[in-house]
Formats: sequence, C-alpha cells, structure tokens
Amino acid sequence: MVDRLAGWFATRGWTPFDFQLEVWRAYLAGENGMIHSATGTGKTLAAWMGPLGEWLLENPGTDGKKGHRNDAPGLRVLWITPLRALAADTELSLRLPLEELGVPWTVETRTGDTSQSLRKKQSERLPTTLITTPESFTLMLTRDDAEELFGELRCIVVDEWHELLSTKRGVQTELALARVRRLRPGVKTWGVSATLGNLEDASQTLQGVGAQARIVEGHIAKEIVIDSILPTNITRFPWSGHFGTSMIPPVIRSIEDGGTCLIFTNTRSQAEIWHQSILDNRPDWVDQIGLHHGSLDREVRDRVEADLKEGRLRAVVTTSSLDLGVDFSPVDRVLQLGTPKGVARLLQRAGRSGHRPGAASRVTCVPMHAFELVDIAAARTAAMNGRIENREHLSKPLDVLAQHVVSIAAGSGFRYEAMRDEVRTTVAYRDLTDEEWDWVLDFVVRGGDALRAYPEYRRVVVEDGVYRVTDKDIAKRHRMSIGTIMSDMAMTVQYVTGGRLGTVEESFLARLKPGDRFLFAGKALQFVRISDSTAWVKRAPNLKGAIPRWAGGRLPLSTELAHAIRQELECAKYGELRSSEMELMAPILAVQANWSAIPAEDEFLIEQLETNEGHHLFFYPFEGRLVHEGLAALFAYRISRIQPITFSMACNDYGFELLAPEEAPLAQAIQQGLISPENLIHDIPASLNAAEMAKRQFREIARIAGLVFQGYPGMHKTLKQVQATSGLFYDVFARYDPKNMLLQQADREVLEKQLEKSRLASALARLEGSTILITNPESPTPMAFPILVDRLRDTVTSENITQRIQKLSLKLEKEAG
DNA sequence: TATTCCCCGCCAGGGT
Repeated sequence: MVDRLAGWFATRGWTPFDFQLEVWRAYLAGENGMIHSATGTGKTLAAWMGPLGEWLLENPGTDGKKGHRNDAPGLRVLWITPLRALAADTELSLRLPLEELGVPWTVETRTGDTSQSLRKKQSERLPTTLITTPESFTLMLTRDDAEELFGELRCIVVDEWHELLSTKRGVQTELALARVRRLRPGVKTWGVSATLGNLEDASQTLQGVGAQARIVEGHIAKEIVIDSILPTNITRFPWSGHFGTSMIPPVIRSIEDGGTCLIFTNTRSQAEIWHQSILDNRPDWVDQIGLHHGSLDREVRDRVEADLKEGRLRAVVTTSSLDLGVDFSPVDRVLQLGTPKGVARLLQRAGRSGHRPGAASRVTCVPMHAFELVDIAAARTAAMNGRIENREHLSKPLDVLAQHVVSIAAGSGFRYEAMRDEVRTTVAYRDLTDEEWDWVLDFVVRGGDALRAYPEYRRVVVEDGVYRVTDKDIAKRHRMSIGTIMSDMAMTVQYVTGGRLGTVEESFLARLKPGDRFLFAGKALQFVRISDSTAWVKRAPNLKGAIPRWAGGRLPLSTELAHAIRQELECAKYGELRSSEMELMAPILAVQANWSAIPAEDEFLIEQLETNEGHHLFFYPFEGRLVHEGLAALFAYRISRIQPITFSMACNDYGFELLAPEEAPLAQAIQQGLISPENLIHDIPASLNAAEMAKRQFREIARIAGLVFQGYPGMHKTLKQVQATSGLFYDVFARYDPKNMLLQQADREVLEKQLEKSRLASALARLEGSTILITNPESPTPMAFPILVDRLRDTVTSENITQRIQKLSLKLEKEAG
C-alpha cells in the first residue's frame, strides 16, 4: 500500500520523504503518532495519506476509477485546526489526492462561519472528512446523537498542535479527545506540530495518559538562514525605542529586490507605522503594500490574504496574525522588525519563506535599536544549536472542566465514575482528586455553596445516576458560550458609509474629539462620533494624525533566548565577538565595560548611581519583562522592610530599575536575603496587589466556567459589564464561599501566568548562586538607558524628556565614537 | 527625539 501511495507522488513528479513513508507505515500498523518538523516540509500530506492508505487497503482496485460521492462512508477522519482561516486551504489540499486516486471521500469544513445550508446538510449526514476547530468539535459533543456521529470514526488529526498545547484551548481539545476515544476505542490520533522543545510531553498530552505513540521527526534537509540588516553607523543608531526610522531606506531596498515579502512586527501600532512609512517613501506602491493584524476586520484581512496568495502584493506588514496560514503563497522574503523575542517564533517566521520541500528558509532581522543586535545574534546561535522553547501543558483548570461536563451533559449525558475516569485519562487532569471532581459536579448541579438559591446555576440534573442538561434554554445558552477565548476591550471602527474596518481600544477612541484624525487599517481617518458602541469615521484629507495604541499582551523574552543573550554577552566580555552584529556592537559594549561592566553568565550586575532624579538601582537578571516586574516589586518590598522607602519602578527584557529619593541599603538587603528564593509564596502576594490581580483574572474563569453569560450574538455585553458581573461573583464567593475552587484557581493563574512564578523562582535560585557585581557608574550606562527612557516617558513632561534624552545620547555618543 | 506591546473561537429556532 505504501508503494501505491508513493506511486501517487511519482505521478506528480514528487519523491516522498523518508519521514512521510514512516508515517504511513506506522499508521497502517495501527499506531498513534505525532509528526514534528519545520513548516513547508510536507507534514499535511504525511498525516493525510495514513487514513487514505487504509481506505485503499480496504477497497482494492480503486486506482484510476473515479469514485462516486454517493459511495462515501460516514465520518472517518476528523481534522482539527486551530484557525478558521486554515480550514479552507487544508480542505483543498486534502481533496487533491482524493480526486487523483479515485477515492470517493468527501471533505467539508465546519466552523463558526459555515453556511446555514451546509450546516443543515451536515446535520443529516456528515462528510467522510470533517475539518473543524476545537470549539466546533466540542459543540458536536453537545448533540444528543454524539455517540452515533463518531460511530465510524477511524482517525483524528490535530494540526498545529503546538499552537493549542499550553493553552486552555488545548485542554478543551484534550477533554474532547478523551470523550471520542471512549465512544470509539480504536480511533487513532495523529498530531502535527512545528518545532518544539518538549516533544515527548507534547505527544503524551495529545494522546492521553499511558497511550503509546510514535514521534516522527520530519527532518529533511531544510536550510534555515537568519541574517540581519545592519545600521551603517552604530554611534548614531538609537539606544532605545522601537520605531527604527533610520532603517526605512534599507528595508525599502530589500523590498525592491523583488519577490513577495512578509514584514513581521511585534505590535499592531508598529505595523501601522511601518506600513505608512513605506508608502510615504514609495507612494507608487500604494496598491502593492498590504497590512495585516488582529484588530483589522476579518473581511479586510481576507482580502489581503487573497491578494498575497495571488501574488498581487509586493509586501505585507503584519504581526503574528500571519504566523500561520497562507501556506501555498509565494513568499520569497521574510523580514523581522525588532527583537524576535523567542527562538521558535523566529524559526516559525523564517519558515514562511521557501515554503517548498527542499527550499531554504530565510529570515532577515532588522534591529530597531542598538541592543537588539545582541538579541538577533543570540537568537541565531540558539536556533543553530537547536535550543527551542518548551510549551508546557496546563494542569487542572477547573473552569474548563466545568464547561466540559456541562457540554457532555447537554449531549448524551454521563455517569459519575465513568466520566471521572475518562477525565483522568487526560494529562491535564490526571491528578484530579475525588474532592475536586465532587466540587465541579456540585458546582454545575447546585451552583456550589454560594449560588444554590439561584435556579439558573443549577445547570445539570441527575436522573437515575445520569447527569444531563434538561432545560432547553440552559443548553442553548451553554452552546453559545463554548470556548476559552476572552475578547479584548475594543470598539468597532466603521465608515459612516458602511464598511467595517476593525476594532480599536475604547480608551484610545474615548480621547478623540469629532474631527480628530488617526491612522488605522493603513488609512487616514477622521473621527465622527461614537454611537451604538461603534466609532464612526470617514476618510481624512491627509495622513497626519495619531496612531491607536492597543493594550495588548506583553510578550516577554523567552527563557531560551534570554539564556542565549547572557551567553552572547559573556563572550563579548572576553572579547569574543562571534557575529557581525556583535562586532558592530563593540563600541557600545566598550562604553558599557568602561563605565560599569558587562556581566558574565554567572554574574549578577547591579548598577548604583545618583542623578538629580534621585538614587537609582539598575538590576540585570536578563529574564524577560514579566519576571522583572515581579522581581522589581519583590526587591522593593524586601528593601522597604529594612528601611521605609518608596521606589518608582521600571523594567524591560534585560533588567529593571528601582528609583528612590534616598539611598537604599543595598548591601544590607543582599546580606539579609534580598535575592533568596525563600519565602516567595509569602513575599510575592505581600509585594503586589495580588487580590486585585486575581479579581481581574477571575473574569476569564467566570466566563469559561459558565457563570457569566456574554449575551446573544449581535447584542454582546460590553467587557465592562462582564467585568462588573464577574467582580460581583468574586466578592460573593470570597465572602460566602471562600473555599470556592475557582477562586483558588484565579490565585494560581495570577502567580503562574502574570508573574511567571516558577520562572521567577528559578531566576532567583540562579541569581543567588551568581557572583554579585556592584558598580557605581557616573551616569546611566547603555544598558540602563532604555529602561530609564521607558520610565521617563510615563512620568515626565515631553519637553523634559527630549532635553534629557538628548543630553544622555550626546554623552554616550561622544564616548562610543 | 521618540512614540510600543501577539493571536485564536463560538447559536438556535422559526420564519420564508
């Protein structure tokens, strides 16, 4: 059979890769597995040919004859994809071999935007292959005929598993998979994943506790090139900032070189700014440069994606919204503006180019300020040494479990023990205690201790030992709330004439007066008014105006990249400049070394200095900004226990600053355990407003667990309302039901997600074992400078900033030059 | 002079 499939490749002039043959053999031998490789290596075909080969094996002599659609069996393959936008492309690529091999299978998509007519058809008869999202997959389980639906299923493929793993969407998928395995014990699961550090764990999480699976490495000779555009004059290159104006000309030259170019940025406003800057310089490219980010309306993005695919665009400026997708488009060149933040992320982006087996993938990094040259050099070293980030699975999020049990109760129903054992086959809930299981059931049956008086929280009833949702209205509301994604606090931006452009933060729009101009979706817009929670706009006559700021997530430097940066600096300290980027950095590093020091890997640098602002302490753990926020608060708290003192704090991915009017007792603090990982559990909540953070985190939990209903489509509650309602629940639970496990979960999530507690603890352990290096520079060093500027921007008037920054830069420039 | 902060999903029932 493998030979016949290889023959199909041969007719297309392709030679199957060894890893593809390995997948088919393993599949036909009845194995589960996961395929792991860079993008553009033929993973999709590898996964698809397994079930296809099985069908051919059962139906010999099919080759060459055109099959009949009517002969198609029921649902055999379920294909899970994390993105709606990927579904259509996948559908096409799965169909091709079907037609050529004469297999009468059908392939259809079912996601949130599947048409009513197709939906109706599918409710009568499912296709042989259904492509769907985790959310729509779970929705299928809420049907009362769920058992029949999956009765003939042979195989589940989970595409881009690395995207789902380590998120609540991944946990939701784990639970749904456990359910289907119970309904259909022989079903095979194959995962498809891009580069990932912790393969074994990723595979186990997909397959469930105790299941055996084969990991197939899709190692084909895939050359990856990471290079950079270097600034011509390093002494005039900015020491901080993220706009990188001076790099516009060389970037434009790269675009001119020809081919289609993807330009990745780290933020949405950066994408808007660069899109505009490129057009300012090349107005003749007005129809050839696209813009793509998560706040743009789906329709606007679809158009850009289609143009890209058809080769109508010269370049697209984008955020990670194009990290996945557009697999068949002719992307020739990938640029990364600013620090890549992580190794896997950079490799993923490199993989957008040369998206053909055998072709080289290349990404060109463009630094926005001087120290980003170090990031680039470090990312390359880490990538070449195969130091890829892990994605850890989540453990026991009870909100997701509560949602899942209601889903199953709304479908075929379940029994206490069988369901508990089924849930425990997932890696996420393998340690679920009886107490926790009882609590979750009590929560959905009675509403827990605090809500027992309210019938709408008695969602599930027990009849003869079977847990079911009997109330039609409750079932309907539940189906409308399935999923784990919280949407942003944003307002629709729409032309008064009709066309929707996308969404922008309420806080930005609230500051605008009618007539104010701003740049959004690559267009100059004039604000008209706000009504019906929509910001109405019209085209503005010219392009000058503000650019929206989004309160998006703050992606910290990954652990692997942070580690690589420390190594890169250590090499530089001993005069070993291993790349052109580091060579270029030499004058700036020399200033750092002369004024203060460059820390070696086992050194913890602290800079102490006085300016007319006060007494500064700069700490450089190189652990990413989330950890630094936690460390800054922790250190401030610990120092203030020795001597009452109030600090202002600032941080970036390299380090943080504590500033006070008087000198802090640093030496004493270090002696008394400033850096100790001990008492972290006590000191973290004491140093931060942890209760307020937990209350905010509880918003998501309340939504997922089904406490807060978002409202019917088209009349969504605003986020403020959801916040208020969930805040109310939080207060009620805290007062009347303090043992509520969802409250504890909120505390845990704050510690882990917002403060990265385990990373913070291991950082402290590392720093405690380091040699502490205290220096007393006369003025802020190159490493201190970006942190300082960041704080100044928030606190001082713009005139003062300008003068100060000018003075500082001049001084630094003189020294470096 | 510098501006900054990813992404992803989801309904049902009654009318024509």
